[in-house]
Amino acid sequence: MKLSRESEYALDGLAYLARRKPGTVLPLRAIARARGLPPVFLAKIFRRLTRAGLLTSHRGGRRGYALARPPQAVSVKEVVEAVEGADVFRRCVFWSNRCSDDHPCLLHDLWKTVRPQVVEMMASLTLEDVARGGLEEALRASRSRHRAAAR
Amino acid sequence: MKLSRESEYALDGLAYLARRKPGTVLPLRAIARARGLPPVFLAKIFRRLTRAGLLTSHRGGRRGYALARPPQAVSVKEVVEAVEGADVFRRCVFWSNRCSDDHPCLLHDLWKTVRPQVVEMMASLTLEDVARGGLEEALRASRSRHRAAAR
DNA sequence: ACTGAATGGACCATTTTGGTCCTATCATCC
DNA sequence: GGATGATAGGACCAAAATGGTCCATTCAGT
Repeated sequence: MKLSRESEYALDGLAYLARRKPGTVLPLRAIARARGLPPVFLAKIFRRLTRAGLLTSHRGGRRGYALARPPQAVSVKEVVEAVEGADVFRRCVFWSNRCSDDHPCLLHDLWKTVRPQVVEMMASLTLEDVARGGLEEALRASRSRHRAAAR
Repeated sequence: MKLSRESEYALDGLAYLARRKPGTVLPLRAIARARGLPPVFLAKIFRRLTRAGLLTSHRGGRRGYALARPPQAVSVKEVVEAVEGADVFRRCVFWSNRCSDDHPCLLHDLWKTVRPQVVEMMASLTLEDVARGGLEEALRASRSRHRAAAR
């Protein structure tokens, strides 16, 4: 499940929107310029995010993209799945595309052990966490919640 | 830290040797043929393993490669490091080569959380486990050892 | 109608990867 | 001591994955 640069750009662009006032509509060029990302490429990615329901697009007059939901309500997992495809997590970390649950590699069982944790972490991290770089803190919080639930 | 096909071939070839009688010397061609691996490519990989001290090579009369140590004494971690370079684990799972501890990506903290577990698992898995496909069992054992140590 | 941006897909370029070739070097056996 | 069949090593090549552009179309508002 190695991620492509697309999901990084996606997170980057989305996080930029997340730092703006809620409901802000920004044309893609503005976002691309602000974050130093290749505009046409980012456009391609944003289309996918729109189709996935994470962004709303606006044409005509006040045009551009806006977050479809508040940043705290969007998980990193969703973003990654939207960009990389729903089966990202079934693909192995170690030998990505040629290894899946069906055609396991020599170390696949290892990945199957780690995977649930990765998925859970990504599910608990939100766009807001990414936007203000508070990943570590958020992960700590998520871990202690998890421990509490286990009791 | 996505692994290349080289480490898979490495594990595959080594595991094949591990299933033979201890100390067996086999010419590379034989191993490649038996496992259906591209001989010249495997040769390249085996050279690296030899330099890393995991294999012994024999020229002249009784030629070929043999395991330098008993299978139970070779960890998967060692093999992977020998093939991919010592810094494999510092490279991020998510955006491999462009992301390291020094140039962290947006999700790097997530990787830093998971990494120790992956490393520890690879360190606890041996060539013997891989040879007889007993990864799951070995991982279970390792986990309970770990829990015991934590108490 | 005109504008400026979103949409969509075909297409191209670069990098990474997997893999071969060729030459030299070796230790043994005849 | 030369023929043999393997390892050693690096230069090199090919294919695929990835990153990225182009272009033609659609759209909503001025």
